[in-house]
Amino acid sequence: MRRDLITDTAIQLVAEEGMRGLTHRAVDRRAGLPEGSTSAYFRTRKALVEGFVERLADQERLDVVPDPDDVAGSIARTLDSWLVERNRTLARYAAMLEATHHPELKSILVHSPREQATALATMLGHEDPERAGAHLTAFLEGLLFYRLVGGGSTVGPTPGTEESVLDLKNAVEKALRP
Amino acid sequence: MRRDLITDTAIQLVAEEGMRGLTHRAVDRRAGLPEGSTSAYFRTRKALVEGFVERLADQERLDVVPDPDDVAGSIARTLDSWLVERNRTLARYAAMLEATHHPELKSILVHSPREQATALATMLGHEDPERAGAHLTAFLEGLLFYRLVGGGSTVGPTPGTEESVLDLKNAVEKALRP
DNA sequence: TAGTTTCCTCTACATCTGTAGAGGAGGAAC
DNA sequence: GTTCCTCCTCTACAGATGTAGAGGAAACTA
Repeated sequence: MRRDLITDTAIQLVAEEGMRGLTHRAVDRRAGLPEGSTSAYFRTRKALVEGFVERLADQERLDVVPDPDDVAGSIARTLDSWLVERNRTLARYAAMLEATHHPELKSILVHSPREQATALATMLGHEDPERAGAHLTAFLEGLLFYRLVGGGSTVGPTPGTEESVLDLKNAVEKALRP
Repeated sequence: MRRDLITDTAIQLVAEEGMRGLTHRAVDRRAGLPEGSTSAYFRTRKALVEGFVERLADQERLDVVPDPDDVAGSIARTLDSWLVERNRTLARYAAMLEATHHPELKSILVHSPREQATALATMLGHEDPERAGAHLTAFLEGLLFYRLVGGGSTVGPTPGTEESVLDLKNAVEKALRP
């Protein structure tokens, strides 16, 4: 479908060149579409941005359900897969930053597994599951950010390798401890 | 000094409108300078970006030296102060994302208190201080990101309040535990 | 078959952006 | 006072960008 091709291309563009690289014509060229196509599907730039953010959210709805026998391991694997899907994750960060000044985007992005984290914290026997869940989420998001764009991006193990998963698992285990 | 006025204005602009809002003329207008001023000081856009990132790094060199008697508390206060200085921190995130596709920026941004974190982890009796330091950094960066642009930005306590510092302290304590 | 609708391509245009350079105001050097 | 230099303002211009609409091909309906 044309529309999806456009939003997917937009995601790539944003990941590789930042929000500044996202223009109607750039998408056309990148996707090999005739000039004007993107502009026809998304008349304004705002629409284009919302389109790509929605696409991003859709693709992520295939949620994370941790295996109860290996919670840390399954979370680690999920995180690692997000590191491997570098572009999608980078685009998501760009979108989150953008949502800072365009609150409409927030409602699209929420995906936040808040209850999931709280439930997990309860299961693990934390005293204040609400807060522990928030801290857990913060830690996981932070781990991802650190490894992808922060200090860890230059030093850490290569995403997709067993070593990377193990390093993540080690960190996640620490975070899960009540 | 003109130059600093320009870079400071650039930081504000980036925080409030994203990298896309950073143009020579926008800075001129925002700073109340005659049109062409920014372009005279920073001939190319690349120079302008590097200029504002350098300014950002300079301002942050006033580093964090945690009080040994209250490590968690002093870290929490520092984090909270970064939440309060919302614009500077947002601009830093924008710069980090930008550094993803403009590696020159990375060398300016490094600020990474890597050895500091490792030293701290050693002091606290972690087995593998190198790794523990990295995880600690990840967690702190994550906490900040989560509270500023992530899920916690809509739910968490208001930055600058005692409640906010306490919440952060609670989280930091958990992270410091060997 | 003819009519209608949908989807797409092309073209247009006002505005913004990056970048460059001409030239003036004012102080410093002589 | 004249010359020189630095700092700044103004203007110019090619190219990019956001947005709109005209019109055609293809698909569907009757």
